[in-house]
Amino acid sequence: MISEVPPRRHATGVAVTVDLVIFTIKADRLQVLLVERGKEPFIGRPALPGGYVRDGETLNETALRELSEETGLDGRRLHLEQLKTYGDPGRDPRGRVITVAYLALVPNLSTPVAGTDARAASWVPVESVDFDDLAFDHAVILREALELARSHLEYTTVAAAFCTEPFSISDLRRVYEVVWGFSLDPSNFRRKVTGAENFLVPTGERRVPEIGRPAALYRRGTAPLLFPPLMRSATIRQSQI
Amino acid sequence: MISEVPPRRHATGVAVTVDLVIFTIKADRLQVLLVERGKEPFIGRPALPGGYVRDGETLNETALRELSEETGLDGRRLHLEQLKTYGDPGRDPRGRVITVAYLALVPNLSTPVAGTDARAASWVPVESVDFDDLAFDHAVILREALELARSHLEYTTVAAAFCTEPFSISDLRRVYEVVWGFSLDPSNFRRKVTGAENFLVPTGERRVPEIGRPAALYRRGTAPLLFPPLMRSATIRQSQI
DNA sequence: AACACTTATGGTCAGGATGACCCATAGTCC
DNA sequence: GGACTATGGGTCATCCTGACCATAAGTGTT
Repeated sequence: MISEVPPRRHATGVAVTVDLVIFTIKADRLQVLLVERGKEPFIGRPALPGGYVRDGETLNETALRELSEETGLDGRRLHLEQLKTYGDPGRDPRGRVITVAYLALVPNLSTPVAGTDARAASWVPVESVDFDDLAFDHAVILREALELARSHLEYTTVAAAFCTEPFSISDLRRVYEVVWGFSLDPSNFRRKVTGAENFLVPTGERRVPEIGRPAALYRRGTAPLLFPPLMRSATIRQSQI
Repeated sequence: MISEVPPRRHATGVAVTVDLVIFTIKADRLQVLLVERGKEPFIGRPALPGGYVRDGETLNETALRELSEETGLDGRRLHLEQLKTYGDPGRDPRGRVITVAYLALVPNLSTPVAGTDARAASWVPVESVDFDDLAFDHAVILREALELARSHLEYTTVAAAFCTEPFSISDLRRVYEVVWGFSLDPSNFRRKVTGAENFLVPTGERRVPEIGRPAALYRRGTAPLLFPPLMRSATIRQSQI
């Protein structure tokens, strides 16, 4: 519903951008894709990748386009989800810029950052990110994205979005351990995820590792939700907030 | 991060609005505040209340201002939360209008709709809403707001936002029953919510009803999250999606 | 006063889910 | 073969849940 407020009271010259928090897991660590800003403001500072919404483009299309430009991934094998919109006046010194933040979870890419974009982009372990150095309000966005990702692992099957198919149950468990930051009992974890309907589809294949017993391999099932959920315990929740 | 895309490729003349999905519980039914549009497009059709973001205003401030204009409520005793942003081109025939949707849960107001706004606003039971008649893409927004509200009851303590303090456990249970659309076992519900830490604070008072045993009264506690969650069963979840 | 009626509150009990274990299995490496 | 390592399967006590039953504390009726 559009109100009858006089036009001059509206925010004028509003620009709308989409920023992306792209998480992946590399070297058993949760990493986020950061770019180095090539111009003012915040020149030289790390920032989340993003860009303006173009004419005729949905917000999702903008996000997918940016993601493709930065990582070379198409939208088929990844999880992309709107996080939140940030629009405080003053969050961008150039004027009123409202940004729709998206959260993307992508599997470990063989190509480091196969972007067509010329800007310097790199994966940074989340624990190594200097939040105070991030441009704009991206520290806030990244923190909220991290908490959303952590809680989504509890209730949904998105953890599998981090894995390249086919994957073993241990691969999946490592996703949880890396994102949550503590270890899970392998046996109980197996019981849980194999018991959930349509979470995992066994392929029948096995993967022989360098050491240890070969692991059965799975693909992602069709279930978007994990029920019952796989929850962090109450005490651990406390410590993470 | 702002890209180096030439300015003319940006969406031009973008307007940003905030739309509100305001839920309350009246007459044991979940109701949503709808306004009747006073001008084109969609003149005369029901729509969610909302308005343009003004200069110097945060998105939250816009939402609180609109909420106050429509209901007369101040922001202190209500739950206000960003839902999602909708920005498909063509969702508004006048041009590119991106709207940030908010979800508000308010207690039953004594004044019907004490808004300062002149537009016709009224509470409509959600089950009576003709979704196909709603202006813009408000049917989509309302549906997603409803699902968010339902799931938030599971994991958080927001249900108490529907109650005027002090309230009884049955008042709170009725919130769950009305929002979820099925009845809960009174005894099990009591065990659950009284067992949760800092959800309910007993006042020591009792309320003598017209019929039945007097009920102990409570106020909202400080806990934002409900742990362990109070979940809809798997079968009921299915039927609601 | 006794009783019916309604809602609030409290308790039981079986089944399911969970966390903490243990142990066998199936590979590699020495 | 034996050490090592990770997978996979199992047990068991405990907690949580859902389905019930029972009692409490009011009002209104007989």
